[in-house]
Amino acid sequence: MDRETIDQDRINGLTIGHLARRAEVATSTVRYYERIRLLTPPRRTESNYRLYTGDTVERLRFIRAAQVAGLTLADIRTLLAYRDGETAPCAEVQTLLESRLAQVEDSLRELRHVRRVLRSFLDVCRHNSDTEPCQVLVSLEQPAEGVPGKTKPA
Amino acid sequence: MDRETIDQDRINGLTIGHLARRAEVATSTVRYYERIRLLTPPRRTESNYRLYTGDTVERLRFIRAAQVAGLTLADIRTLLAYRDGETAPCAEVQTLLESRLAQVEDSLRELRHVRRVLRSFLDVCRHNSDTEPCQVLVSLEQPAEGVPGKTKPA
DNA sequence: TTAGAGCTTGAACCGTCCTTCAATGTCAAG
DNA sequence: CTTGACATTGAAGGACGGTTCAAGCTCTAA
Repeated sequence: MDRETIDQDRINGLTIGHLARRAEVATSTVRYYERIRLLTPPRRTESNYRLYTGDTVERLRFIRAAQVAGLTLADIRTLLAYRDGETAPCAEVQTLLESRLAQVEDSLRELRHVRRVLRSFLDVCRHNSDTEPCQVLVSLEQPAEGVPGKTKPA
Repeated sequence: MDRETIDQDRINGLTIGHLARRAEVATSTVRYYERIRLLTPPRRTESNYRLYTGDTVERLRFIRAAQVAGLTLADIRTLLAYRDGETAPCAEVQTLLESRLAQVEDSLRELRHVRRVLRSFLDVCRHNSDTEPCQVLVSLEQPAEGVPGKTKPA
């Protein structure tokens, strides 16, 4: 722990910059989260600076962890509300996670398809002599043939 | 009598609506593509209606096919420029496709990670008794422990 | 002739997650 | 005291790929 950290710990108050560094987010992000009610407005110094406690660092880490899990900020707001409240309705949390998981699986399917298409184009490209016109551009003109699944994904 | 207009419509001219139906896109999309220079402004009827040829149907199919391949409209503009020009630099096309493929593979990795995280949360959820607080919310508070890979993906 | 479908335009809006800007105030160090 | 980093605010911008709206003209069929 460096001196700055110790000092700030003692007073148990973090300015937005210190909070941001500890939680590894931008200060603008912190203000943004406050605006969209992911963070409650903190107390202020006499000079109107926001003053945070270590709890907010936790909260920001929570947010980040949830984002890594593919949850939207709206989802996260819901989870935070559960966390803040007395009740922690596991069933609801589970439902939320399951619906996100389904979305993630959809995205995976879609991306695998895209990868397949790209690879087939690249195959075309690699068999292309330098003299003839690029066959990828040609095959892009002919819907469906030689290209797996041309229909628009969800 | 506007026999001529009818002929144009049938033979070598498509109004935006007909074009859109043939290419299976919205008319608003066609105008949008014109705005962002994916389509060149078509000729007009005397009454200022856009009049397209079948080529534009092809062009729109090209765009759609390329989108399915995961290319952005900016990429596609590049490809279309190649297609329009005399030169069809296969090497450049290949480079573009390869860089997109790399991105797609990154996204796949990221999503697989997200899926893993979500699944582990769901496991926690399923082993959660109804009486104790939802452990997912607890595990989200503790960065890294019990959750595979907490670090932010690229 | 008249209804209704289709066309025109520019501008604003959507969703997601922020970042940037301008104008101004505060704090710590030299 | 001055300098420079850091803080404040509201508003606007950005990326991405469009959609929607309002207000008004044109075309087709009955």
